[in-house]
Amino acid sequence: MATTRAGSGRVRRRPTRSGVILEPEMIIDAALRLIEAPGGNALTVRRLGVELGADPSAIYRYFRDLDALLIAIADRLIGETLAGFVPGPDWADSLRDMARRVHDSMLRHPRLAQLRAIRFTAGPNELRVDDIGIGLLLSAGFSAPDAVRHFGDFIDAVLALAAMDAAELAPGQEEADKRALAKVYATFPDEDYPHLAAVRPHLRQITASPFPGVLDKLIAALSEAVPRSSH
Amino acid sequence: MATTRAGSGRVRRRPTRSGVILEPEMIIDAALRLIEAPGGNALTVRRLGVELGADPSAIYRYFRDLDALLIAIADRLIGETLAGFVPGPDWADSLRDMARRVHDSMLRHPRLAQLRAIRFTAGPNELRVDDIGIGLLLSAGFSAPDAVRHFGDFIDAVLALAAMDAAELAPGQEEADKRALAKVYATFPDEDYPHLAAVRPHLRQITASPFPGVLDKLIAALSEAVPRSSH
DNA sequence: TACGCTTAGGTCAATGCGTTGACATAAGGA
DNA sequence: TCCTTATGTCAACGCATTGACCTAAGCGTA
Repeated sequence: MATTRAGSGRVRRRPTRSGVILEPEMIIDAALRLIEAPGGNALTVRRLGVELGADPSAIYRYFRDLDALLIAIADRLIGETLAGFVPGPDWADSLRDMARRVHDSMLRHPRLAQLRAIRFTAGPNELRVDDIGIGLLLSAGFSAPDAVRHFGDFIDAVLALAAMDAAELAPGQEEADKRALAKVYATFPDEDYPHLAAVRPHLRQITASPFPGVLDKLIAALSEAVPRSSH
Repeated sequence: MATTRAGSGRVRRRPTRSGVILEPEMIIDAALRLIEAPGGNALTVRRLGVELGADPSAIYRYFRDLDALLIAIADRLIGETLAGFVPGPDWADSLRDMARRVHDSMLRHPRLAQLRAIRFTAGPNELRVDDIGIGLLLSAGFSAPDAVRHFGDFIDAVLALAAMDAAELAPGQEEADKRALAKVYATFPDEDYPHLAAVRPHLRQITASPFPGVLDKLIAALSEAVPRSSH
């Protein structure tokens, strides 16, 4: 794995002060246990050390830094996301379905979402997503280069918006922000913002997630862009 | 300002150990100086304390935390972004132009980009952007609720993708990631990923920014969604 | 079996980080 | 003059990360 420091022939294991023999999989398991513990976001390197019965710094023998560990966890979760997904006969519906699964899985683990949007995990499951998506666009009638380009745009937008939605869930400050926003939208002076004033009663809906609307727009644009000869 | 801890009637100023009288604007100035210093991302609360000639914790009398300070800085930069922008006769072109300005300004300050995508700054310039954008969609012929909804989708997608692009600039690990990606795309087994194999020669272009492509798709979708009676 | 070498990997101590609670003190109103 | 309190300062917390150290695991050789 690219996320471990040493090569694949790891042999020279030494027991921890408390007698445990560390393994990368053990660390991921323990980290997931902490992440999913009640009270949320209980994962810190130091706590992970306690959970494993090892010095916190031992973790750095297996993962370059905390990000690398989180990416390894994300890689495992991508697989779970894809389990049970079978593309249907309609490419647009299937693409939409896959996007929703990715979005939902990221919202289940907000802390990982940020990383997954930004860093390439280089895991086999990441490739599976790309393979399915590009296959769908090819079946729609796009040429090879267009399928690659359009799917790249599509999946990046999905990941970026999912990360955005996930970030809103994280620290608990969401409510304060939403109230501040509602207040500003209720009190701005009409003369400074004439267009906003014209739509004032509709502004409260702006707090809704942009994900469904953007997904619709992207798929609509892709449907329009399908080469005529394939209709 | 919502970002300061005390009310607007701040009066009881006390000189710092080194004789300086702190002001919110001073702190923002000093922070920008550090952010834009060579070597990048030199902003830390402790260094800011040194720069100001004050104890680092004094900053927390003016901003709830580092995020709040960064948001205040972002608010100032939004204004600079908008300076010189005048909507043209074509709503779609104007929207595209505004989106590009926002995107570019975020890339100039990657550290701020993340926050700006996620947190509402509640500043007057944020409202200016919304006012202009919704005005453009109204002029295109959208109803009030549709203009609000569509613009919300649009601006959130722009911010999310800009944050994504900005994140790629930040830590310097971009190159390693890109090479890892290129390698994976060059070496995956054909039989496991048949669709990817079919487009293999085109995969290298997937490292390009998704922003222009998504922007095109969003504007295309909006153009299609304009009510017929307005054509 | 025994010896010695290399080195993976566990541990320790220290760095700088954001943040907070306790404390001190001066500004300014009464 | 006194009292309230805004705000600067200090010490401390837990955080991620790193470099130095140490020790035993596993190898080659005899």
